[in-house]
Formats: sequence, C-alpha cells, structure tokens
Amino acid sequence: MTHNRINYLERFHNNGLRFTRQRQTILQAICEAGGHAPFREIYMLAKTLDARIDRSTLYRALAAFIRLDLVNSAEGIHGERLYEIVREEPHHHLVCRCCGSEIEIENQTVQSFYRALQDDYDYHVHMDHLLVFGVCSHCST
Amino acid sequence: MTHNRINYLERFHNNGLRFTRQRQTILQAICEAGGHAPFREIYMLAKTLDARIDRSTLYRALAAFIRLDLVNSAEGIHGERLYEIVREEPHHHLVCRCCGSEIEIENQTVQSFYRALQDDYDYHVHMDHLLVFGVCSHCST
DNA sequence: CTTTGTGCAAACACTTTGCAAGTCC
DNA sequence: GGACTTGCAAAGTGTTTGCACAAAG
Repeated sequence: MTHNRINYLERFHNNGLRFTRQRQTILQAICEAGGHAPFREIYMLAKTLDARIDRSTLYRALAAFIRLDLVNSAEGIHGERLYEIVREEPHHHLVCRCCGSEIEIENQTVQSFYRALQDDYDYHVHMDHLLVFGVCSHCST
Repeated sequence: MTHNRINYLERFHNNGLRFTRQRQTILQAICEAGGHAPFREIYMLAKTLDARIDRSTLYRALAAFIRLDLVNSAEGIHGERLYEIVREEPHHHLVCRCCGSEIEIENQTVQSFYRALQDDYDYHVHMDHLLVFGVCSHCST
C-alpha cells in the first residue's frame, strides 16, 4: 500500500513499529474519507471495513501515524480535531463559516505570507496545513 | 467595569442578559489571565476570587460572553480552546512550537495576506485572531 | 520467543443539561 | 412577580490507560 509515493511499510519498520492489518484498514479509511476527517468519521469508516476495530486502537493508530508523519491534524471550523493524510506539498484551505465549503489556496499566496513573517520576525513558520476562516463569495451575496 | 472602552453593563442589558457578580468575577479572571487562557486557568483564577463559582457557571458565562462578542476563542498549540477578551483591533500571534512563546504579528502583515486572498478568491476573511505556528529565532539556533 | 499491537473494560477529563433555589430589575 | 442565573448533581462525550491475549518480526 503506497500513497503519495511513500512506502508505508518501510516507514513503520524503520521506527520499530508494525504495519498491522488494523493500521492498514485505518489508513484506508482515512483515504476514503477524502480531505480532512474527524475521529468519529474515520471510526465509522474503519468499522465498515473491519467491525471489530476498537476506538482505542484507532486513537493509538492515529498517534502512531502522526509520530511517523503519515498523518497530521488540523482544527476544524468549531475546534474539532481533523486528521488527514500528509501530502508532499503543504496545502491550505479557505473555509466558509457560513456554508462550510472549502477552497484550496494556492500555496504561493501562503508562502509569500510566511516569507514576510520570516523576514519581519525571524520566525521559521512550520504549518503544513493552514485553515483560514471567512465567508465565501457565494454566501456573501 | 469597562475594558477597551466597551460598556459591559450596557451590552448585557441590551441583550436581555444580566451582569451578575459571578460574570464580573469571571471577566476579571480572564483579564488577570492576560492574553489567552484555557478554561482550566480561568476557572482556577475565578475560584480564587470567589470560591463558590461552579464549572457550569463558568461555561455558561463564557458562552454568554462569546454571544455578546466580549470574548472570543482561539485554538492553542495543541488544540485546546483558549478564551480571551475581544480587543478592538484584530490581532495575531506567532506561536513557537518549541518553547511556546508568542509574538504578536503586525496587523498590517496579516491584512495584506487577507487582501491577497480576497483578491484571488473573492473570499471575505473573518478571523480576528490568527495563530501561526512555527519555530522562533531563539529556538532555531 | 521477544516485542509490539489489539480488544475489552474501566478510568479520566471535558462539557452539557435539568432542576430547585436564588438573584436581578 | 417574572425572567434570568446559579450551584449542585447527573448525564453525555471524547480520550486515555491497564491488562491479558494475539499477532508480527
């Protein structure tokens, strides 16, 4: 199983972890969930793939994935934690507070903002998934 | 009690709410907490001012303050919800993932980023408190 | 066969809710 | 008095942990 040209199995073994059936199932569930998914959704999807998976297994798996940088977490519109497969390129979204829709932001726009912060404050920004909340053109008319 | 030139009492009464002793105590606690504070910290501070204040009162008061736009909430470095007194100017912070320190970002820098998003995506950004995570100059050396 | 992971149950932390008594106007 | 609030207790939710058994290397 390979996503984003990453060899998952190797990544686990290099860190003394095991790529078990359950963890494969969970990764598949996250993929099926598309972009970002909250715990609840991943759990339900994983359950349909393997009814015996336990909540605690899922929590522990997510923690492992994050440790391995296979998954990262972002904050949703109401502070819920969302999990997503790490992509090679950092990416960013505009999220509409009104309808919940999301638009992906051109990375360049964000990068120039980060560069300004780096220049002005000598701060090395490390966010591979920025969420900016606002109101989309559709809702503001 | 007036902060930021806002007349709190009036704001409550205009919305059919009451500015009770407990709510005054809680607002004072948030102020004493300085910038952003998590529930736990506000609760402890409020307890020192009035030992009989209950958790549920605090939750309900915070919800009321947010409804009245006296307080807003942001996400901390590990997803905890932080509460803070609303300021007149939107403001933004760089938060160091390493040492947890915070620097306030010049609002102009952020505004030009927002303007770029507005121009490119016709998105009206509405965030009065952006947190950008990274590594500060001190930690990166 | 040693180490790591799983499922179950229990514990823990965080937040919300119902209600009787109290407070504010 | 009438509407809003409080404190308490109880219930919901979300997350973590201990442990015996199972699986992986």
